[in-house]
Amino acid sequence: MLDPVSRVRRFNRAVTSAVGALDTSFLGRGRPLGAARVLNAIGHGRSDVAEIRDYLALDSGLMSRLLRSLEDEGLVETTPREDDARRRVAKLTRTGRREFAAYEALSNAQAEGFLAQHSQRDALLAAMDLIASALTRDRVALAEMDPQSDEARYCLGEYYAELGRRFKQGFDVSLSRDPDAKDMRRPRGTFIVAMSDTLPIGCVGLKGTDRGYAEIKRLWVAPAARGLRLGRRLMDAAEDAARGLGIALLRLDTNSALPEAGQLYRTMGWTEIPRFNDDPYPDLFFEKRIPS
Amino acid sequence: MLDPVSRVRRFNRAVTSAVGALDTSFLGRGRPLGAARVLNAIGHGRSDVAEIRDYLALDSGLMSRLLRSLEDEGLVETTPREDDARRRVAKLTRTGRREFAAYEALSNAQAEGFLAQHSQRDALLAAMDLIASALTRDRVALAEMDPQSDEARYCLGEYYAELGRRFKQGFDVSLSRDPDAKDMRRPRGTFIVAMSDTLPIGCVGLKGTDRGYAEIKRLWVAPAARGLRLGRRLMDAAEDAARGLGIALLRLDTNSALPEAGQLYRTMGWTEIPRFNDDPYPDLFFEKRIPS
DNA sequence: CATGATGTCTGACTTTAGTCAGATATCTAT
DNA sequence: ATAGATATCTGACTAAAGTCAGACATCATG
Repeated sequence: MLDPVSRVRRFNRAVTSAVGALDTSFLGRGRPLGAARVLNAIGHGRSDVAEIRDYLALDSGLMSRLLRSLEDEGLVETTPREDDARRRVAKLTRTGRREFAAYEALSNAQAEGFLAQHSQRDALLAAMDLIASALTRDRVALAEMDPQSDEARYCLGEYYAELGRRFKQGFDVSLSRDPDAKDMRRPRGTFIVAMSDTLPIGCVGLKGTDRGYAEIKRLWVAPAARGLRLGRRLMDAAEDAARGLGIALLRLDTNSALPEAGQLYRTMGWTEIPRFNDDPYPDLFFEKRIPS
Repeated sequence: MLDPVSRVRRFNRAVTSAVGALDTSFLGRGRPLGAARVLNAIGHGRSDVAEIRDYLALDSGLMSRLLRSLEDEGLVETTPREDDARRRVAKLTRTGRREFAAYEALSNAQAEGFLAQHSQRDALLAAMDLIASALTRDRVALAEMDPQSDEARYCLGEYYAELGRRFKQGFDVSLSRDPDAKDMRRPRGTFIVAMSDTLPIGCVGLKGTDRGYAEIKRLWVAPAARGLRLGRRLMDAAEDAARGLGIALLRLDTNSALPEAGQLYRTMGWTEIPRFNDDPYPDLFFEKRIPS
C-alpha cells in the first residue's frame, strides 16, 4: 500500500470515477457530451471550425454534424471566413451565449462545491495545481510577453513572495536593483512566461545593459511546476532569445539560499565569477558565453 | 488566474483529457471499455454479480450481456451462489487471469511512465494522495482492525514518524508508554483504521485499563487526508466503541506541539485535567464522560 | 404452499460516437 | 487557366452504451 505505482493507480481510480460525475454535469442540460464540448469550445473563444476540430480531436464529418445540431438549436451561427471561404468560423448567438453561461455557472458551482467540503483549501488547491501542471506538461507553452502584462506581474509577485520566504532577512524589492521594464523588451531584452493552460507557471527575464553583456533576471518556476524541468526550458529560451538579439555574453546573480538555482546554472554550463554589481541580495555570480 | 474556482476547473480540464488517454489504454486490448471494466472488477476480487453491477453502476441487462461476452471469450465463468441460487458469482478462468494480468501490467506501466517523467516524485505522490482522498472522501470506511495488522502497523509507523518530525526533541517509541496490542483488542478496547480504497489514511486506538477508564491513543490522520474532518469521525467511532463496551470514562494525553489535536478535543467536548500518567512526551491531559 | 420480492436474463429498442468514401467549393501555385 | 491541395459537408455505415418491459427461477414469509 506504500508503493508509488499503487498510489498513482489509486489516484487514477479516484479521478476516473469523479470525472464520470463531472461529465454528467454536462449531460445535465439535455445535450450530448459532444455537442456540449463544441459549444463550450466556441464559448471559450475558439471560433475557427478547423481549430475546434483539432482541439477536440473530432472527425470532420462528426464535427460538421455537431455544429449543425447546435445551429438547429439556434445556439451557433457559422459564416465563411473572409480571407479563405473554404474555412468557416462559428459564433455564439445571443441564445448560445446564455446557454454557455449556464454551463459556466454549472462548472463554477461544481468547483465551489468541491472546495467548500474541505477545511484545508490551500493545500488542496496547491495539490491540484501540481497535478494539473504535471498532466499537461507537454502543453506548457513559453511565450514572450511584456514585463508589465498581467501574466508577468503575477509571476514577479510570486517570485518576490518566495524570496521573502526563503531569505533569512526577507526580501524588499525596493532595496534590490529591480530591472526596468524597458530593459526587458525587444530589442534590448525580453521577458518570457511559461503558460500552462491559462495559468502562468514560470518566467525569466533577459535584461539588456550598456555594459557589453545582458543579464538573466527573475527566473522563477511555480512550486506546482517544479520537477518538470521548466527552469531548464526557460533558460534555454532566454539563451535563444539572446542569441537572436546578437548578445554574446550573459551574466546573472543569485543567492546561495536558492541551491536548486545554483545547481541549475552549473549544469547548464555557467561559470562562477566574482561579484559584478552592488545589489545587497545576491552572493553568487555567474556568466555564460553565447556562441552565435 | 488566481481565483480558486478557476484553479479547480483547470485541474478538471487537465484530468479529463488525461483520463481520456487512460481509457484508451483499456481499449488497447481489443475489448470495449464496458467489458474491460467488468473483467477488471472481477480481477480485483469482486465476484458477486450484483456487487459488480452496483459498483460499476450498470443496468442489469447490460451487465448480463457484458458478462456473457466475457464468458464467450473464455475469460470468466459464472456459477449460482450456494446460499442463494438467484445470485451468481463470477470467477476468472485461467485465460481470464492471464488477461487480467495483462491489464494490470499496462496500468502499472502507465503509472510508472507518469512518475518517471518527474524529478520531484515525492511531492507529486503526496499531491496525488491528497486529491484521491479528497475525491473519495464519501467512500472512506472506518473498520476495526487488529492493532498488529499490516494496516495498523503502517498507520502507527507513520504516526511515530510524524511525532519525530514535530517534537523538538524527536520521538522514541521505547521511551513512551507504548500501549500493549492486547489492550486494544475487544473486549478490553479496539483499534480503528480509516481506509480510502486500499490505503490506510487514519487510525485511533481505544486502550482498556484496569483503572476505571479507557484511553484514546494513537489518533492519526495522514497528511493527505487532512481537511476531511476525519479526526472527528475517528474520535466519534472510538467513543461509540467505548459506549458499546460499557466504558463510562475516557482519558487521553497529547502534546501542545500538536495544536490541531488539542483544538479537536476541546471542540468535541473533552475537558482538560491534570497529568494522570508519567509518560515523558505528553504535556496536555483530557477526559470525557461517555453517557451510556 | 401461496404470495410477493429479488436477481438475472432476453428481446427490442434508442442514442451517441465514430468511420469512411466521395461530393463540392475554394484556395495556391504554376 | 488548370492541377492539385485543402476545408467542409453528406450519405451510408458500425460499434458501443444504455433503456425498458417482461420472462423466469428462486427466495423469504406467513
